Amino acid sequence: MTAPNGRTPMSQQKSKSRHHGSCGPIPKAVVSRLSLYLRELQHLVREGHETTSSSQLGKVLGFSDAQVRKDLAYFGQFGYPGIGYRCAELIDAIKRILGTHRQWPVIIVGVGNLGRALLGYKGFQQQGFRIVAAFDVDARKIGRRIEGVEIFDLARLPEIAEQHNIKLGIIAVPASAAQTTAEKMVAAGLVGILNFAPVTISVPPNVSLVGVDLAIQLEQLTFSVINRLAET
Amino acid sequence: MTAPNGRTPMSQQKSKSRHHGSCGPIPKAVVSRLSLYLRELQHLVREGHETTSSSQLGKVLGFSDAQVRKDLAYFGQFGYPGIGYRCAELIDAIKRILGTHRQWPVIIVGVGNLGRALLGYKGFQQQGFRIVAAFDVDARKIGRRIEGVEIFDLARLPEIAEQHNIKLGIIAVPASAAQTTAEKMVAAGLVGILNFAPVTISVPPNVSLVGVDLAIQLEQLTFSVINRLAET
DNA sequence: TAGATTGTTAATCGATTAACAATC
DNA sequence: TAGATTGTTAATCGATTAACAATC
Repeated sequence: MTAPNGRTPMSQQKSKSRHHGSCGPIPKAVVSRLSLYLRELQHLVREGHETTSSSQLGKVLGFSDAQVRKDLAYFGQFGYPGIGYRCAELIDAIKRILGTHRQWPVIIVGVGNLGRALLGYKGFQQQGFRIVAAFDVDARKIGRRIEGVEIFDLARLPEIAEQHNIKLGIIAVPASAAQTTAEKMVAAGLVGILNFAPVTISVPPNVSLVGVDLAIQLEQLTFSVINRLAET
Repeated sequence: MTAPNGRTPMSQQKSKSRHHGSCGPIPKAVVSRLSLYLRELQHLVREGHETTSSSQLGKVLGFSDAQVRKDLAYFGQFGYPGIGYRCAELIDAIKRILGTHRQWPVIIVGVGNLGRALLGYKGFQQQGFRIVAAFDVDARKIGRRIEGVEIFDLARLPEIAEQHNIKLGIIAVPASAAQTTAEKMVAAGLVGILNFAPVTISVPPNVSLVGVDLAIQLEQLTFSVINRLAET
């Protein structure tokens, strides 16, 4: 809780009065780097580091030191001139910014290959997420438990979502069912959806959507590979 | 093979002589949108559309029509003024650009929860990827087959990679093993790595790396959700 | 003190958008 | 022809980088 010199970061009064340095909405790219900083900071702590610097973080992640400082400055003053950043303190700050300092209950719809893998994925818990229920339409799966998580009939989504005050949901159904699944999630009061189905879905403007298409990631790789070969 | 009017796109001579309109390297963001265009075009074809337009593609995907045209113009002239783009033709062109018009053999290292799901993921095959071998260090898994793919001892990676002329590999091992896995892949001649381990890994400059961190995707969602609530 | 490193400003760079002649 | 839509240029917008006074 105490900084290296026994005080709080820089001019604390100022830091607290203004919520963040720049105005306007935070660029999406900044937020995605924030998650990378967090992950790297947690790694550094496991390796025994007490403090780090913008140049160290930048070097590992492939960003410039200026960019690291600028990104963090959107949200406040977290560093100590001449010293750097205190890892534990910055982890705490970034978690607060991302909203993962508290635990989020999450539900998942679709218990196929991918859904099962996500149910068992340890990384979610480690970052503050807990899958509290799974849903499917296949009668043979309903009632079973996987990784300690019960599989419910999709029809019970509204009921269970309300019961646990669920805000976040993961779509792991086939592409053909993704849009209707999203609509059911929205109807059940969810406001954030992580979509693994390889299809574009649309949600109301008050709902956040993040899409992850695994095949697209491989496509990005092939493009980069063939163009690298072409250069040399 | 023939365009709507029986001819090839616009001034074909020009289109063929210059490889792409703008100079310098292609922005990464453009390439990732290219994959989204491809996915949407394939969807449109399944729905029976023959042609589409930059404004239709843009509307569905949330981009401006100008951006769609600009992105495509990096690589050549694919459209017909007054008509739009012929879906089948544009699909073909984008696949060629991304390098997925031919099939890529892929290997995967790590047959845990996530690795097994990826082995069974149909989306890879559909986009031109084929997982030809899996690797693990767990003796109980070695020799087994999952989804028709044999699991080999990781020690045999160089041998099998050479045999199948493998360029692409997927890392699905725990974070602690990711860096050494990457190094073994590079030593085995792979030049593109898709990393699902939640850790930053480093590879030589002649190797391409794409990282997917599932927990980070959820973090992006929580940020967006809490800041949306804050606005209103 | 000298050395290290921050937060922040101004300058640079790149990406998106608007507009429009050319085309079908 | 009139309407639709492209490819491309110029203008706008936003994001990254370089530089540096302030700080420890």
